[in-house]
Amino acid sequence: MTPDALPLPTRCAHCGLRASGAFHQLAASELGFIEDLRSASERVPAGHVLIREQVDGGRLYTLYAGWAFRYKTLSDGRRQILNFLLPGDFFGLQQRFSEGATYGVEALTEASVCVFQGNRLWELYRAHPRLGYDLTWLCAREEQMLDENLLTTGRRSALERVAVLLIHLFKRLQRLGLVAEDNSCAFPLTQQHMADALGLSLVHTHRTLRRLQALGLHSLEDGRLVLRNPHALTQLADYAAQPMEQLPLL
Amino acid sequence: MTPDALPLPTRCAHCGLRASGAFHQLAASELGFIEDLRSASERVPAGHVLIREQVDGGRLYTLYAGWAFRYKTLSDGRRQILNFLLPGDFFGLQQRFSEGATYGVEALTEASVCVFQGNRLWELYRAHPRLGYDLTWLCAREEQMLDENLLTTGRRSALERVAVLLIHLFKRLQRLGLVAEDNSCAFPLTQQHMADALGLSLVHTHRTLRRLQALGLHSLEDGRLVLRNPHALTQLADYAAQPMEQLPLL
DNA sequence: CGAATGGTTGACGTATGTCAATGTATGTGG
DNA sequence: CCACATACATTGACATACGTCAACCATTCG
Repeated sequence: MTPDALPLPTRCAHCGLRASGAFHQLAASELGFIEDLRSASERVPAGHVLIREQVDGGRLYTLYAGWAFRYKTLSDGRRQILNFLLPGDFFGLQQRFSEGATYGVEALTEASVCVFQGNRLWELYRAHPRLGYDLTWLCAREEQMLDENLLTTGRRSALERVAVLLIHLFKRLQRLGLVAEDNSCAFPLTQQHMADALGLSLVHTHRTLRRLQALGLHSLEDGRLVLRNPHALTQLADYAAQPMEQLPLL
Repeated sequence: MTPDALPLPTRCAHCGLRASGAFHQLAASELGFIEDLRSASERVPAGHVLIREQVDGGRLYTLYAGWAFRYKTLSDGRRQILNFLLPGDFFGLQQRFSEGATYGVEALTEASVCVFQGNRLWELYRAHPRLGYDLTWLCAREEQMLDENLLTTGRRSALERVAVLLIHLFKRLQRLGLVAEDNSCAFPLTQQHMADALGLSLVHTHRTLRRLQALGLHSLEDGRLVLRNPHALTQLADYAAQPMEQLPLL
């Protein structure tokens, strides 16, 4: 069941992600610093917990390949998925600024990550202000996504919520060049993941998904998502697309 | 109806906020840079819109006195308040990294702000890495708050939501030294603000508020909030308090 | 073969939303 | 000083979107 091998991190100068063209170019000295900052690269199976809530590893990560998600749980087990992580996404920063991780991170699919030494973060700002600037950018960007998710769970109907989720992930994959010619993309989320991300119950998520499908707006089978009518979907969700610019990458 | 005057920004070296002890100390050179970066200070009435959705002013702000909030709206008028801003909070950063503000900011009470030149942001990172580091910290901190709000709107019941809102604002005010001996603090939100922040309807927010009050957990009258039983409230909300450390301040 | 995982469906309960009216301050212009 | 408007809190009656419970099915895997 592994037709294509999971991409693994290489030396930063030959980084496969950077080669995709979706990210900013960096100077050689900056690349060198990043490579030196990187303490390891890891390959983890689906379901693996990279950051455990309450526990502070202090490590920083860039997701290199695969999918993951950030989440929080209440003491009785209710779970909220905060956002999904795609290749190039940076995480672990918040724990540097507080004691104990305030959220968990779990691999959604088999995934590979670059691991950085969190205790040298300050050195990064001093030695390479450009990278510090990029980090802030990434942080602000993630905050934008959270703003959108908050609007979604707080004010959108179930139908709108599901629509937003589909479009948003689709757009993000598109930016990474991971959408095929026929408007299809990989989609490894279970309905439980969607429910936890949208603040809905599993059953209602399922029904809403089928309702959307019946409207001919998308199809979702065999782990692949196809947007049959992106425009109508965007309209229904009242979704504001973000420009497709290059992003920073650590 | 203005018994006490609204504090106004002064020269950074004599900043009243910094004098409160709630924030990090900075070196003289850093203070000088900030003062130079500041293009103005403004005083605005309650209800004034500091950042309008979709419109990009490109300016950066620190709230100096009073309350404000960030929000997003859907095209049919539904509004979600993303988070509340208290003195010392920095905002406007996200618009530097995207075209057009993706959220609005409105003054909740009469307020005063420091305004900074957004186009010199990169210079800040180069000349004063420490300030860049602080900015990232502030950004990560706000993201933590959004994570919490997302958990709240996504997975907490109405009673829990209201409880979290009260505790959280109380704790933040406490950090700023704005809570009186008798566990009371200013509380200028209308029920509509609370509803929009919590993803509830106005009517249900009102009923939930009264239910909490009937349980003897708080009282709320004449613009002041009193926590009658902080412990029980925290328990009910399943709220994880953040440590009371000093924060960065730009 | 049985266990586990994820999807599907129906019946039913309820937390929350909607509508609409009333009350109470506070402000304002004549 | 009155007439009126506005903002916000309050309350009751009623509607519904969504949650819960409990099955059953399909696929995969050991």
